[in-house]
Amino acid sequence: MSESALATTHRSHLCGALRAEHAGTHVRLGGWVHRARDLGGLVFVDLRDRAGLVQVSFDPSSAGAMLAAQAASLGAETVILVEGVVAERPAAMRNADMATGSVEVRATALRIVGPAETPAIPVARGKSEQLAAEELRLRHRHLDLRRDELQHNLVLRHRLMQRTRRYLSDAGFLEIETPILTKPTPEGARDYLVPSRVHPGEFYALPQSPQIYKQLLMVSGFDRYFQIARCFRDEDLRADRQPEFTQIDIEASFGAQDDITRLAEGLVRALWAEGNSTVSATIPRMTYADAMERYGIDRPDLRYGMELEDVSEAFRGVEFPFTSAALDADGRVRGIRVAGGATLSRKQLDEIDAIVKSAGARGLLRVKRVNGVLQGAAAKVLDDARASLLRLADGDLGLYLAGADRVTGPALDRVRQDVAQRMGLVPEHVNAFAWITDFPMFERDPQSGALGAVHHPFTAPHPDDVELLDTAPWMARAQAYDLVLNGTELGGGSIRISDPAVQARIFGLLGVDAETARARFGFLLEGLRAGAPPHGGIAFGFDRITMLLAGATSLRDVIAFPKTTTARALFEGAPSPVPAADLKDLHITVEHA
RNA sequence: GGGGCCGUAGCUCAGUUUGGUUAGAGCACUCGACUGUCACUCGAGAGGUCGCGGGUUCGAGCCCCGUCGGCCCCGCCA
Repeated sequence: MSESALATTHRSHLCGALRAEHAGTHVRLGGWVHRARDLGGLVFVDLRDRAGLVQVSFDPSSAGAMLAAQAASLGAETVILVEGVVAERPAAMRNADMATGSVEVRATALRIVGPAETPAIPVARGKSEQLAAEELRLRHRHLDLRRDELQHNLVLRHRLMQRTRRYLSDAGFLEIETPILTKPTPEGARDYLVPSRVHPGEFYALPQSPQIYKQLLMVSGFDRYFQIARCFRDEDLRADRQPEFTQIDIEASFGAQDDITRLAEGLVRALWAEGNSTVSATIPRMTYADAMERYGIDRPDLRYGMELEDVSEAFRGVEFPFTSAALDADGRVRGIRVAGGATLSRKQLDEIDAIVKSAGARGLLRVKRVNGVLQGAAAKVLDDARASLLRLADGDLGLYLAGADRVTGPALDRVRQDVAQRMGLVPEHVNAFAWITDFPMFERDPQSGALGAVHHPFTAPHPDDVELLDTAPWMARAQAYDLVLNGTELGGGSIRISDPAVQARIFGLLGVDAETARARFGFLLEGLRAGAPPHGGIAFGFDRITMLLAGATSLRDVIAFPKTTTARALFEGAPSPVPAADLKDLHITVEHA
């Protein structure tokens, strides 16, 4: 953006954009008083706008005593208009910590246009001062957003959004909006519901994703679609989960998995370039089965090794309470080998144990080799031959869990991540991307045994596994894929079912009878029957990508007006009760607990 | 639905272990001094429903019960 394009009636330049080259220029600035320093004659004001800070000096001998006195009385966060001349500072008075530190503006005029109360939370913060409590930052969001960090995050968000549009548009994708008022789908997450005034007792739902709409756009021949789509899920929140969030939603026709992943990779490269970060030349692929076996989870952190090892054979046939029951029940004993881990203290191991228990597994079996001698509860029951199966070198620590993979895998993933942190194995500035492919079609409910869709019910089965749908559907793989970075899922997608007969069969396996399928997804089925091209797509979590590239630790820091962990908006005060008359119009009565 | 941490001045915190005089500090704020600061400096002042309610006690910021709010995690998030 050119300098002059930002010039307006009230200003000629941006504060934070002034440099030595502007010396001698007469400027008019508008901004917020960041800090003022009154030296008892000479007054300095750090003036802030979107571009940053610049020092404005008020010298009574040149600007007049009145003007200096007025400047001295300015409160923080007051909005002022300043006229003056940019002057290069003498060498001794430069401030290397400021982008504008080689110049200052010598004021000739000052107008207070936006008087401000003393801010409820500080915007200008001392170098060692803590941030205000997050509750207050959310309540006074307009002030918090003035801070440099959040300004940068939202600027980055904007750039990533525009880069997404440019990349996809250049690749022939059409940006098409889909409805916000949609049909409730009792599948998956809880919907946010919106009552209909004109249809008593009926409700819209806010979309959890534009999934069905984008498939219908393929049916309609739009070929390549994208949308930076707002999605809504009424589930409990986390630091990386908000009730309304934004995803980059993509769908394309006449392509296979490789076409989608190639396009998605291109987008990711563009976004990471925009965020001044890097993507390796190729993104490795790993099957779901491989990921689960080697890392216990479908989003492995590949920045370091320490893969899971199956040591069941060391314990098979040994009477040992920790492992016997699990092995008898067709479970396994798996764990990680921590090179040099024998130095971890009892306290540290107890902390790791607490992580394991919070992940739903029983405690860890700890074995270490010190001076050639195996130590730990298992040492007594393992002879040399068995002990050698653990492959522990001197100074190594083995951490093991016994039980069903479903439980031990995710727990060992947590252990692996925690230990990697403790042992300093996580390299900085490394982006370990990976595609995880060949997800299973279904997962079985551990209690009822009923099948549920792993991705969603429109996901196409792997061509090699279609037969399995009749014989052992829980073994069937899907044409589904996730993109993972450093243990975080960035996005996922699939090739969709384009044959209505296959779709009907999948609904059958999921226990959705024909009538229910028609009631819930009739408009999709009707679309498929009208002639659907082979199609598939992917969706990326845009907030999460922005968070990662911004180096933020919470989604709240890359969203202008986020919700709290109880889905409240503290700034505007939503949700809130509504007048009885409004409820009556909506045919709603509220039960009070 | 469950677990953990937190709540004291406008903001950040100390004080809670072991209940006891008038609850402190830094920043911000108000007033005063200061002409090259840039987290300006110096002096003075004002500022408190110790989240809220109840209980125990001669006495509660501190102990007990409940409740509200925020954060983190499990469940949940096709």
